[in-house]
Amino acid sequence: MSTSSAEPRRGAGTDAAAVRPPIREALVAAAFRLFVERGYEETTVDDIVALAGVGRRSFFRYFPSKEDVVFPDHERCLADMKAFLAAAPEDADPVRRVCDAARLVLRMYAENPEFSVQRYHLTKKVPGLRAYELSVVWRYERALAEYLHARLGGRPDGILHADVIAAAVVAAHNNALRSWLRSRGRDDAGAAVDHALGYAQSVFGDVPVPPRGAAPEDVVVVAARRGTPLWQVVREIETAFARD
Amino acid sequence: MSTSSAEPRRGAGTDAAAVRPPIREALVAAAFRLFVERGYEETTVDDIVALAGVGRRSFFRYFPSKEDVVFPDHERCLADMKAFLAAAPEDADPVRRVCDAARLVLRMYAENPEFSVQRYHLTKKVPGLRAYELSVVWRYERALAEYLHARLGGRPDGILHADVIAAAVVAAHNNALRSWLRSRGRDDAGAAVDHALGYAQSVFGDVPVPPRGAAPEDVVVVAARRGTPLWQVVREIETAFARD
DNA sequence: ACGTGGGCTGCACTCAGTGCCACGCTGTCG
DNA sequence: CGACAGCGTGGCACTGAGTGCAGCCCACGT
Repeated sequence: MSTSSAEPRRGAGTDAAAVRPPIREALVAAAFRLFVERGYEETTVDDIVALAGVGRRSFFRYFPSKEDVVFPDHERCLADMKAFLAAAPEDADPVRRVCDAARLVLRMYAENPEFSVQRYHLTKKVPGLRAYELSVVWRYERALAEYLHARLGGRPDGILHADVIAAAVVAAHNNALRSWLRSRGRDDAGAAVDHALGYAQSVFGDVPVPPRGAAPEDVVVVAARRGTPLWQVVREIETAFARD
Repeated sequence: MSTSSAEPRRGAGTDAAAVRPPIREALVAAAFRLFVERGYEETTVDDIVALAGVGRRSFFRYFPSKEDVVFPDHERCLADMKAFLAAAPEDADPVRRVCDAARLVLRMYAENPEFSVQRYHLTKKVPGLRAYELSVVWRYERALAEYLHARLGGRPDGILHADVIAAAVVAAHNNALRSWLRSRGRDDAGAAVDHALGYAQSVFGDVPVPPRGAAPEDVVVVAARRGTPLWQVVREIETAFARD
């Protein structure tokens, strides 16, 4: 078939070294049009390549599976995250660092709000895509956990703490991300994720004291009746320790 | 083929109401033998049904996909967990409750140590199985989170906290479970998971004070220099509040 | 003008998963 | 005792994802 001419066979890039082949973008665009129009499982790879005007074999050259076309930029983002963590200064607060690393993911989503929202609704409906997304999220979480292993490995239960912190940070991030996606990209994504990660950081992180002006010798005293729920006590501590 | 007679066609259960069809167990056993011998991807469903001596169509009647045969009892365990959470008394500490719910999963693994260890090595090698396992774990986590939603939904950021706590509990549990699996089932699984969940509980949970004998009017005082890492302060609090 | 190499295509094949129907067994009712 | 209904099973054919292979076209270098 390949009815229309459609994209005259990748023209002459001549000198242009740049430009990743537009064929990849064409596949993503065609796939998404069909997925939202008639559903993921109702769309075959043949449908996609027909609309994109390329051969079936080329699809699998660019995407190892049909699912991968739905998450075209996660590989790059994961690499960015690993690089960001590897570039962390030695004395950085590890929990803050992994929170900042998580923000990279949010930024990727925020770069294409419409695209992200469409994909969100797709993954919500299709179990196979949900599973794929989970494995992607898992790789992010592993990257954070491995970084924390290296920093906390010395402490007793360092690995356990690293795993738990990574999971909590990812959960907090995803909570904010999901609520932003549910708002169809209208809410302030940055504020929501800051709030959520702030919670995770307050639970696990070394509080960033002393603040600039305070004397580090100041002493904070907390008194609590036995029987007070721990979270309530902890909240008091956090307030007392928080920068003014 | 169906060479040998092999299991005389589900005999006469006559009055026996019990006994789930042995055909299911035969499929699981055959599948695992082949998976361990020659690998998951190198084993076809036809190989499995040939070894089990049943028709190919029956495989998919018992397991919706080839991956499901690797996790034959997770559905039941998930149902158990939901029932356990639904049966929680109103005044139970929610964090302790979800920790106890997580222990149900460990118990399931511990029921068949050799089987669990074999499966662990399988899922470690095969990406497809890893993705499947992640989606299973995700459903456990959702069950915990939904329970916590109902209990913490009232508090500010209740949903966020619920998501983070559920993720942390699951991560702590999985950390202990993995280390037990790596020990090939030799370590004390219960102790490891108690320790890991104790950490999660200490971070998020209401400490179970007052203990039986102590007067609830007792007062605990904590003093810390500004600049002390929060986790260190929290550890002191935990120690002070812990039952004697 | 000719050879070469890389990317694209088409083809054929394997295998997972599904719908359909026929068979045999069991228990039941006339 | 024989007909019948229900159900679990097996066999068959089909769709669609994913892969290996061989040919082809086009750009480029010589």
